[in-house]
Amino acid sequence: MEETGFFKKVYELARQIPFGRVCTYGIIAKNIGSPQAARMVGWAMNKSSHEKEFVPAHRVVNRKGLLTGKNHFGNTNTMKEMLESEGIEIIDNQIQRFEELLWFPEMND
DNA sequence: TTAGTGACTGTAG
DNA sequence: GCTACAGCCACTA
Repeated sequence: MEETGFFKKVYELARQIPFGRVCTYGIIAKNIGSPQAARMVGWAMNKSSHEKEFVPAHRVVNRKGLLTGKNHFGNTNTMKEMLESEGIEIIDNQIQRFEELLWFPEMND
């Protein structure tokens, strides 16, 4: 099964997220061209585990910086562990200094 | 084919 | 600050 244009763009953007940085579903969706389709970004992240290439889905959170997708990593602690291993501090499922760690595709870095 | 659902977000009250 | 509604695209039954 091949990715549609939408999913493909989501994956490409997600893979551009630098180490130790995070992004939101809305930002990704907006860069794709459908800011209101942020739900699909989450869906794409879910499917990303099916992808052969690694997709840093753990670096994608909702606009509040909450790890809303942790349940889809198998273990609810996996997402947090991965982020912490990148130097990101998390308290109560929320990323600390979220605004500082937030990365935008337009930064391209 | 149709209907329901989903890791969300912005706007309005 | 909160709740409620609509919109977006793809997938599954």
